Amino acid sequence: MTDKPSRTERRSEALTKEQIVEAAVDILDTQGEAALTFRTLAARLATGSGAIYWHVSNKDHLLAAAADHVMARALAGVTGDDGGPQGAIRAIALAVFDAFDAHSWVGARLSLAPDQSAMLRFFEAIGSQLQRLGVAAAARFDAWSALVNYILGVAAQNADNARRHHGEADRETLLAAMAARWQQLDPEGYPFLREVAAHLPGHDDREQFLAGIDLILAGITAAVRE
Amino acid sequence: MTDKPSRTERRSEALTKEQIVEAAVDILDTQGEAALTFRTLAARLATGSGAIYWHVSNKDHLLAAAADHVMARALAGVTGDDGGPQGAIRAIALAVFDAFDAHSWVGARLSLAPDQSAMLRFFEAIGSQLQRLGVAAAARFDAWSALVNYILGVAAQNADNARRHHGEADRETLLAAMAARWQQLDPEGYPFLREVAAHLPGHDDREQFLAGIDLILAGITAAVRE
DNA sequence: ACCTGAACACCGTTCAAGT
DNA sequence: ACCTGAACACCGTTCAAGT
Repeated sequence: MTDKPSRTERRSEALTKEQIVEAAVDILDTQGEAALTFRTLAARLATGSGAIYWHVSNKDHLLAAAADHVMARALAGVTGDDGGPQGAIRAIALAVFDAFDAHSWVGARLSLAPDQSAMLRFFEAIGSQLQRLGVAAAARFDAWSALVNYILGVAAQNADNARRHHGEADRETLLAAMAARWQQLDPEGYPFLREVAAHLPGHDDREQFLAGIDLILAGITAAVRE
Repeated sequence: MTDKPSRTERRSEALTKEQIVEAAVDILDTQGEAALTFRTLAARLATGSGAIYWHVSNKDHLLAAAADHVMARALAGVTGDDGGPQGAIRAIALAVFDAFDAHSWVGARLSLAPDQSAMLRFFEAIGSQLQRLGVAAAARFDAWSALVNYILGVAAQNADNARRHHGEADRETLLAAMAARWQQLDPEGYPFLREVAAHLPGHDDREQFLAGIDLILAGITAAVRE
């Protein structure tokens, strides 16, 4: 503990799973999913590629642990509930959205049915706000499922989209090009898309994500009032 | 066209992109995503692995084309609209859910911003029902986005979940195990999950997906009535 | 207990050469 | 125009051997 790493480049402390996961998150964030290999990770940690297998059973588990790590950090940053249960749900939803957006590889790696502790805390956080909101016990399971699935599914979708088009001109240029294509569709077959195309440029994905949350909340509270 | 493939095992007709895509879909469905390689695909098509690159630029495009193929087939199977606009939206949503469930690799491969024709038809189908429903033009973009994103995101999530636990005992056993774990959580930290755990076994993912659709629709129509 | 790194059994993709 | 299949530059994972 007190000896400095003097003799060679060999670590004096044993490798830990946390060190491995943090290094993996950093590579994923800065260089993308394709750049994370056991060889680059081992080089970064100054060890052999096989050493990583002592702490992590395989690449899938490594990615799951990395995703849980990011999710935990995101939830830790959610501020106190000033806006009542609905405000709290919005704050949690946005924290997940922003975390998936900043770490575009996370969405594809979080399992819905995990023992990962961050996911359990997320599940509980949404559910407890529904209790505060006064949702009847019989309706709570479906309301909770809709919110949790919407948040994870749509945030993942959004991040995946950003990842796919990364480095392909900027967002506004892509939206403008998409709008132009939609406006050239057959007027018989695609009246709606031709109309909605005009709203594509300049829209805010984050606000639209939140608008969906609000629609679900409106559906939930409409039932509460009856 | 009329000559039978007589002389050798060499194809007499040229390979087409559609043949390649259909073979890929079949391998993905029956053997899983890991089994689809250019080598197995070439062997199945009695050609060399490089020949596929003449018709398809790379593996990502092949998977995108395969996903679009499945999506097109799913939408073609949606029955006429007897239940009004809300019934039509439910029917489309279920068709997507069932297609993703039956082809668990599809969800991860469908891009939200595609030129893929099936996706455009899906987008239009949802939007046109919102027009029929009388949603005001100003609210239509967000309502459409919430539905489309919920459907794609949650269906993909559900399929991914099934894929991940494929072959790991049956669904009910897994749900029972998950419920047992949730019931053993700390009562201080996880009151909601301890309560909701009881609903896990025996619940129907497809019905719960639909309940979420209904909550969004309730939110949309609540706004329409104002 | 923990680490090393060569070896194994694969991949996607390219490309000179064929028809 | 379309196909062949060897070759290239990688992977994840294993495991005998080390400390």
